[in-house]
Amino acid sequence: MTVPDPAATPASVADAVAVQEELRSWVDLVGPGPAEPATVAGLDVAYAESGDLLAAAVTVLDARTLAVLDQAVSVGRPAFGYVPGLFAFRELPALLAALDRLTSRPELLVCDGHGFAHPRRFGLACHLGVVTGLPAIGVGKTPLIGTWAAPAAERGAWSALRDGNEVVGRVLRTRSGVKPVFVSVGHRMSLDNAVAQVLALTPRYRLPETTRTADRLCRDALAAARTAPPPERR
DNA sequence: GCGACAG
DNA sequence: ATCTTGTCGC
Repeated sequence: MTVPDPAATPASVADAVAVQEELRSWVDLVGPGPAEPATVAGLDVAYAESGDLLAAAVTVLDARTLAVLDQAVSVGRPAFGYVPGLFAFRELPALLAALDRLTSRPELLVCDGHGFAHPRRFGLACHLGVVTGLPAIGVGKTPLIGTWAAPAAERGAWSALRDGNEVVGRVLRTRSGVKPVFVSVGHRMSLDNAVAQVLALTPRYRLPETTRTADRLCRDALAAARTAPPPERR
């Protein structure tokens, strides 16, 4: 009764911060998580330029062949303003709705954004992990917090992402000579395993195949939604 | 006080 | 995130 609904949308920035402070204790940062998951899900969201419409997508891939086995989308409106550090509240409702529409249960969630590498150690990947109870990792394209040394140029090279003296994630080179990505633990995963899974999902491109397939799906869903708007409700 | 700031 | 043209390179 005293635990807030982890999927509810806060009424203010202060409330949102309080929710994160409370939910962070539910995060499992040890894992180690599945070494060879059968299925891995990618989650992403696309926004209309107007900023009042979004489409969330989840794709479930065969972890071995990287073929898409299942997918689902959800169109809606951003649930919260864009505030760095409170990003999860914006996309969470739509992403959860899409997850509910899957016909399968993925063994790992790969989120487009950070997990533990967050000001309060509770980024989107942690939030999704705690709410779903599934192992989750965060893969960000740009940093939110932390300092790091440039990893070597070869694919697989990495360096620690630190916030002060604390290691909050890794800066990982997924393609030789290409800008690295920022990997951090979301839930029920070790950092080592998170990096291993990301490398397994990036045989050719900088971003995980999971993110790429989800990105295409939500973009297509958004385009379709703009062409045929959902019925008015009131 | 001044920047920085996932998507 | 999204808006945008050409351009360098495998």
